[in-house]
Amino acid sequence: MRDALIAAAFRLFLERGYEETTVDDIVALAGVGRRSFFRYFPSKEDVVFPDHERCLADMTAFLEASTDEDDPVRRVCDAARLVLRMYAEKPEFSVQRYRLTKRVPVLRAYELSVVWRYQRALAGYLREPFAGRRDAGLRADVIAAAVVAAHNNALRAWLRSDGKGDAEAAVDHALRHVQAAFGAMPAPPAGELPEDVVVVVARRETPLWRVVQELETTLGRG
Amino acid sequence: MRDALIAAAFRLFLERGYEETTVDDIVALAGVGRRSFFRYFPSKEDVVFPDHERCLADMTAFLEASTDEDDPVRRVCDAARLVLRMYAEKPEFSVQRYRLTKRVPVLRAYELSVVWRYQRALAGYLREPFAGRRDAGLRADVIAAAVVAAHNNALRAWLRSDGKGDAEAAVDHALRHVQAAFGAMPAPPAGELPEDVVVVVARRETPLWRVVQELETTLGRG
DNA sequence: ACCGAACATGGCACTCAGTGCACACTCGGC
DNA sequence: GCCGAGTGTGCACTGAGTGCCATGTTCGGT
Repeated sequence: MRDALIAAAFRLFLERGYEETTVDDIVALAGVGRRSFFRYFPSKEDVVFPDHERCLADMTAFLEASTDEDDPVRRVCDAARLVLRMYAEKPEFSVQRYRLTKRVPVLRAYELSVVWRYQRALAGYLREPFAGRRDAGLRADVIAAAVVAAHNNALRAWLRSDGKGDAEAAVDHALRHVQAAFGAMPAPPAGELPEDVVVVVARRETPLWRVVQELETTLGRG
Repeated sequence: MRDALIAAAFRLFLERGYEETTVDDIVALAGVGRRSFFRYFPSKEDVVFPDHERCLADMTAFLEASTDEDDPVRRVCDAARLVLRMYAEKPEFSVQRYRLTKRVPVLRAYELSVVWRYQRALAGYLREPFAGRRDAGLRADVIAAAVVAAHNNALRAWLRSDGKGDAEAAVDHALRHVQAAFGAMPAPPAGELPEDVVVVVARRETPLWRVVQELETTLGRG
């Protein structure tokens, strides 16, 4: 019944547009009562995103089941990959939905609220391992936002290409940026150096790896 | 008239709740016709965010008026400060609205769509100076998301404290994180140093990969 | 086979947001 | 006085979403 409603809704949405399709049209095509529609979907928008609720539950379960020894940023990136997998499971459906949400403001707004819930879940998870560090909440929020933005950037590129490319690879590439920026950035041992600024001087011919090595030891990360 | 409607709406929203207030109630209290409400506000939600449209226009104008020599990340951070200033101009109003949006899902969704437009404006601006670099769109999206997240983190903290603290300082502090992660490093003064030496100056919080990246471009290997 | 409880479905009437349309008022310019 | 533009208002309508109650329908218990 749920699936019948989704199928009928998408046929009409793609055929004549979202705004131009009424709930009565959908239930007429599906051959069910109007009241039953709202029993399965709390609103007309929900029928467009039928599996996000489950995916969100999966993500929170995944985050809660994490072992403490993991790098939390990596963990959060893996959680984002979980969402991508849901999209990649049904490429044609995801592409159709993307075309729909791209041109219907109401659906974009709904998608934003869904994305926001993912982002909140990630930030809430990050807050815990960061607790005690300075600006824990801020770091958690920024990293969660960066992860979501990178994920969405890759996802949208994949959707724009009609689901032809390799979505997993694209998201991996995008998330590597975030991990490089935030992944392993322990605070420098306070007190060892008086300033919060480090100066590196090198000859131009110096191999890059030598410079990096010198930086790492200077910063106490070697 | 616009202001009268806003005042009447907020009185009722705070008194008996957003969902429990109908548009008819608002226009009755304001003493105007129901049709006039929708002439000034396209929807019931819009009356809660009366000045965001203007602020968004201000931001895009600010970004378009930027000189090319500036650090784009800094420019984007300044654009975010513009939004904060709008909130800080009317602290009591902002705090009331915050309390409202915090507990009304419809308003949260609307706020998200507004924030998303800010973020798109920032990302769209960043795409230009990044053009040509590798992953320009990705970097633009991630940085815009990080700036917005940092801004909102500080803004919300200020709103939670009933507008008592120093909002500008909080946002400055939050944005410094983002600038440290993504901002450009100060270029070494050319000409003052011998040709075969390169000098890099960085804050200690700067991620190592940013230092390396800057080195690579300076050394002409990027 | 029978009964009743729980549940899924459908129909109906209602509220309320939002829109299109037509009409009235009010000005400044002629 | 007239007129066109802009602005406010009343009215009727669509469509989403809800509460209530009347139907099946499918169970387990006897």
